[in-house]
Amino acid sequence: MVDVARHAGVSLKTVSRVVNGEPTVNAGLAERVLASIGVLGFQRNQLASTLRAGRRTGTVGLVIEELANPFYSTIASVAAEVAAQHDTMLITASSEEDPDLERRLVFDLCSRRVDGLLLVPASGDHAYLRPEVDMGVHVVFLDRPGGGGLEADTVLIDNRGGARAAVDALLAKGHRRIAVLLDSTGVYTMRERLLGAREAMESVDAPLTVVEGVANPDDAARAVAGLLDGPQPPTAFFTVNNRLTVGAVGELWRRGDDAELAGFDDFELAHLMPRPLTVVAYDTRAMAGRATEMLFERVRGERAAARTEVIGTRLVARGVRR
Amino acid sequence: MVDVARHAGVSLKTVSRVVNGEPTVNAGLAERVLASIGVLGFQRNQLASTLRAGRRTGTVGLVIEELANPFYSTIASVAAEVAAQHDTMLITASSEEDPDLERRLVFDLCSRRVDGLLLVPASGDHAYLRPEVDMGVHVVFLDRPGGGGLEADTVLIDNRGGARAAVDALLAKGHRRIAVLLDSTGVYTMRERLLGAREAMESVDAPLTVVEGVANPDDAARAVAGLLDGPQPPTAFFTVNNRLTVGAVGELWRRGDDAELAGFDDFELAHLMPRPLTVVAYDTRAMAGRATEMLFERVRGERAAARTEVIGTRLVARGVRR
DNA sequence: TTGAAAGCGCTAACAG
DNA sequence: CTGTTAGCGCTTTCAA
Repeated sequence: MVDVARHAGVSLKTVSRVVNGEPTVNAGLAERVLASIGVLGFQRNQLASTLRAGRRTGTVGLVIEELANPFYSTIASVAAEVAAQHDTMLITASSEEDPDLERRLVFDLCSRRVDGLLLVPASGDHAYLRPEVDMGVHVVFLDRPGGGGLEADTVLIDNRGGARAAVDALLAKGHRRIAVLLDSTGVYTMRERLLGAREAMESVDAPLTVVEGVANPDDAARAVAGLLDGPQPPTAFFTVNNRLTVGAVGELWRRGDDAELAGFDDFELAHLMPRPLTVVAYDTRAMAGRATEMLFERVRGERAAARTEVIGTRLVARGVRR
Repeated sequence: MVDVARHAGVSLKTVSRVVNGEPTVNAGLAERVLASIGVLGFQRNQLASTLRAGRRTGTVGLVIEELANPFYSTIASVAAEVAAQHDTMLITASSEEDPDLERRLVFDLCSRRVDGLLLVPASGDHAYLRPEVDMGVHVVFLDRPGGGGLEADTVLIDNRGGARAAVDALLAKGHRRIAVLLDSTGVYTMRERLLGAREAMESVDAPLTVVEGVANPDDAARAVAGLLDGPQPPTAFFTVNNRLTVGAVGELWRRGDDAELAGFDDFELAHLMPRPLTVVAYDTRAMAGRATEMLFERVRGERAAARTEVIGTRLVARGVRR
């Protein structure tokens, strides 16, 4: 800016005014400044401007499990889109489900002075965020509630209700031997979905076969195979996420078994799966959109008590029928 | 830092040394400083530190078409992962295929003083980047070459070779009435793929039916239907990206038509598609990984002439067989 | 409307 | 090993 000022024969401050589009600048001077900027190839350093002004950096951080996962990339996409509407850019970071890494990423983002943080919690305790929040960083939790007594806006999926509805639908079709496949109950969403399935079964007083530790599609295929080859095979399956659903579809299709299948999460090519299934669908974009909007409301100064919003689910028939 | 210094009874510079882990600090003093930092909840402002030191900001920008697309989210995921290995964070921005928006995003990222830029070009002319490059911002092009005479490292897919191989495979099976479905030839990758298909057909001196303007799966389904219902229906189709492939699969399956199908791009559930197909697969992660590594080589000072690397493709049989 | 001076939070250079 | 001073690039006083 000093160079531009010298080149244009004005003061530093005038250059600053022009660059920031302040109206109180003589048109002639402004033109000279603009010309000098063009000649010298000056570009304003936005980092420096936020320093002195103590104002927003125009960045928000998003901490998710893993960007390659379509669920999270949808969230990131919406967050970036909404952020762009507020003239801010999105820094994404993957926590890989590691609470310690999450913490480090959050600190790093804060040291870069993000205006806000969108967090899909990997850890159960967010007390460590207290100082940052007190320093003015706004936080919104997404998909899972934050823990550790930190009050913050939160947007969740109706995991329990969705799972209950799915299993209710299986029950309504007369199934009584139902098996649920899940990874671990260590994750909030999975715990809720299992609870929902349990609630449905309890309402008809039927037992639920629960297979834990099913971590990926192959595991799911093996679990389905094991159950079908065992005594009293289930007549219906409920898978708690789309990766397990895909594994179950593959195995059921391979065997030509017509057990009923319902799964949490819709997925892109569900309609082309080689057998019928039912999925619990929800609007990921709406969830991410609301969360990001809430974040910017806070950034703009909203002071209301922490709010929690829940996004509903619906059952959808998928797979090809012949 | 001033507050911490006062609280610990040391100078500002000593606090700076402790915070930056410089070894030349008395252990006792360092401890006192650390204690004060804990008490006051001090957190270093990384933005301010890069200002004075004039050094790297530890951020790189990624400009892609649209983060929600699995292809791009894979790229973003790898870029973020590699960046993390270099202690830097990734800012992602979507250009929505708009050259003007791309330009604005690039300028914005530069004004945030990113150390480097990973670009999937939306525009054909990147001469506007010249001043930024001269100012020290490193640029690597990804998936598509940059235009406008800007020499920069580039990583591409072997689009032409992959398409030629796919169509060659159709020809080898005896097909001579082959139709190719594509969106527009305005995009480099699509142009190359069409060229590859043409090359294959020319080698046997057979004509190629080309349907342009097929923008989405539904378009692809309609195009397939139209061709099959027309005179001299094709016995094989080549779709130039996975969205069109999916549309074609759906329509062929719906009709029970056993025309041969080959498509560019593998996709996640291709193995569960309800009919056989062949896809041109390639390693997106490798492409993004190499591009990001090249970027950091530049950031670290590599000065060699601009390099172009091409990632190979392979044909893979997909879909369920019965 | 314009400009001079101070200062944002930090680090480099140089003393001590 | 520790501290002082200047200054990164910009914006905010406040005076002209």
